[in-house]
Amino acid sequence: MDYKKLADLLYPDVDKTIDYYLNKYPKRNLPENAEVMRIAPSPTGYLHTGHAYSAFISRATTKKTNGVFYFRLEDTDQKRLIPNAGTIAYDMLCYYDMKPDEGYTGDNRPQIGNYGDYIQSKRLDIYKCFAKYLVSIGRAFPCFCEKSENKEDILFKRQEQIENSGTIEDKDVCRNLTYEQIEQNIKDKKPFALKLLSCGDINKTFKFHDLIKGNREIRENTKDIVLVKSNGIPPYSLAHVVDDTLMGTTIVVRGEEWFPSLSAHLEIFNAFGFKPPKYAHTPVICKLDENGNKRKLSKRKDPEADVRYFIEQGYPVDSVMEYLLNLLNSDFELWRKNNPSLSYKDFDFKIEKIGSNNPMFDFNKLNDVSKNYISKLNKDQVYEKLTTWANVYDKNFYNIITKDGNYTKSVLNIDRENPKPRKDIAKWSEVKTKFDYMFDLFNPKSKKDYNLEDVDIEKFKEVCLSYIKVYNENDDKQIWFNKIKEMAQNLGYATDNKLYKQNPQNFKGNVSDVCMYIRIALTGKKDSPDLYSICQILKKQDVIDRLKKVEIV
RNA sequence: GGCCUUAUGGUCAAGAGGUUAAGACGCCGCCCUCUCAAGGCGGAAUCACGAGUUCGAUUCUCGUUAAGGCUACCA
Repeated sequence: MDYKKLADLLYPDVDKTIDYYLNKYPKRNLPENAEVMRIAPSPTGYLHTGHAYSAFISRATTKKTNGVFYFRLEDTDQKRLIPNAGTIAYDMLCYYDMKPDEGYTGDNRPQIGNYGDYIQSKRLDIYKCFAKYLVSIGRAFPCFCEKSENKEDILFKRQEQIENSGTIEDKDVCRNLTYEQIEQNIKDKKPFALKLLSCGDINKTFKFHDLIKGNREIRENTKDIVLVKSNGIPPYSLAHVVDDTLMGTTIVVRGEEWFPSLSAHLEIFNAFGFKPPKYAHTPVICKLDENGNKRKLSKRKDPEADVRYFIEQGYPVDSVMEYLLNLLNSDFELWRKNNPSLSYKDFDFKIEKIGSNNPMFDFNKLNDVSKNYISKLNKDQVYEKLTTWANVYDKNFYNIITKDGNYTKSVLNIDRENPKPRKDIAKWSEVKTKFDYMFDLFNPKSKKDYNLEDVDIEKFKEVCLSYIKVYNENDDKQIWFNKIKEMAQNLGYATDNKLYKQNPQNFKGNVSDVCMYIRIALTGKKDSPDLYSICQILKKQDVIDRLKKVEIV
């Protein structure tokens, strides 16, 4: 077969050679060990937590090596496009402090860099040229078979084939078409998909080094995979090879689910005579499903699969990134312990330290990481971050807390800015329910507005009403507590924990019960931060009013 | 069905041919204490199973099992 003639038959309007493009995008001028990496999501949904996970690897590695981190939009699946998804993905990346140096920046926004276009659907001429080249060297052929319309059909046919023959035939029937047959099909205007003419031997293997998985032995590819779909758009395989070559990618970070198709991709690189990039196949973040099985985080079922979920919930950026870093490099935890005040960005991230099994998403751990992070912030930082969040996600609360910023800060500063700060906030959405009583959100109308479970109502009222008489907002903490003890004693409560424990029947209760009654009157809850601080922040009249109000129960 | 990958407590995991098998989250208990949170101290809980190699295997090899992935003109 005259492959050059075939190439011209299939792609008569391609006038450029691959050398034209190879020369158009010369090698980048970068330091010797600099890595060029990319995030290349397809705009078929919103940015996945797994994307953030792998983006982190690329962002950290390129920063460390003074390389380039770029964004390429892989919009070759026209059927599944979701409007605006690319823009949101880019914005999310920036939000999480992983702004790319180069590439796509959103729909209708200018692209950055000299290796574009960074949107695959705008590179169709380039792909066509490379496809033509493969035909011209006899490594690709047209397939005129009718394509299966949906996944169910494909699965059904495959099942049928397995049952009939026991194997799936890799070599495509159309690879045996003669030039004349092809010519006739073209004349008949039959659409075709271009397929790789695989030269692999199923019994041969080759050695391969993956940055995460280490040394592997891989079977040669034998599949005549599709290089260009019948609509003229290449699927991932060809686009990956062409783009990452032209854009100078040195390390490809992608999920482990790509590992089985690696040998096919390498065969394409090989057919072109291109040097493939290094690969890092990452584990996939999973969760436990209803049946107790591990499964991939799913966009449809799991809210935490969408990075926007964490924003809506009010998890700080640093919390989420630190959590992901925990999954990525297990020695991060020790580093964090030894460097409590540094940013996670100062950690020396290493690709080789990534574990090779699929981690489960653990909210407990995320919350812990986040509580630690928030506990180290000062009141101004907390205020700033909280109000920024509330401004978008809880406008009503925003209006309340910004009415008097200093007041809000004093609330947020209870047990903060000290060596052993409170760690009770994991996300901003919790502040409202935890501190409602400090923000006019606690207005008891009846008994049920207080948490009075297992509480003796008579004692409760007695304590609160007597406390009105002794409360003085000018008392310091010691005097304040002494007065409570004194009152407790007068009312028949114990003021010594040990004495009380020895003979509880001799007392109405302990001084802790007295404090609990006051706490319930002021906050409605049995649990709260330091009562004295709360009294200090509430105005005197407010304290008195709340104590008086217990009459309603 | 075929192929690929993985297997250390509930979760994240360190680890090495000989260890009392780190650490973190979570859980439980105690201390502190006006409650909670924090802090301090302590506890329960792990090498998937079966062979082989070896003086010795959780670690190496081979099987088995389980889970995940791929097997699309999706990425």
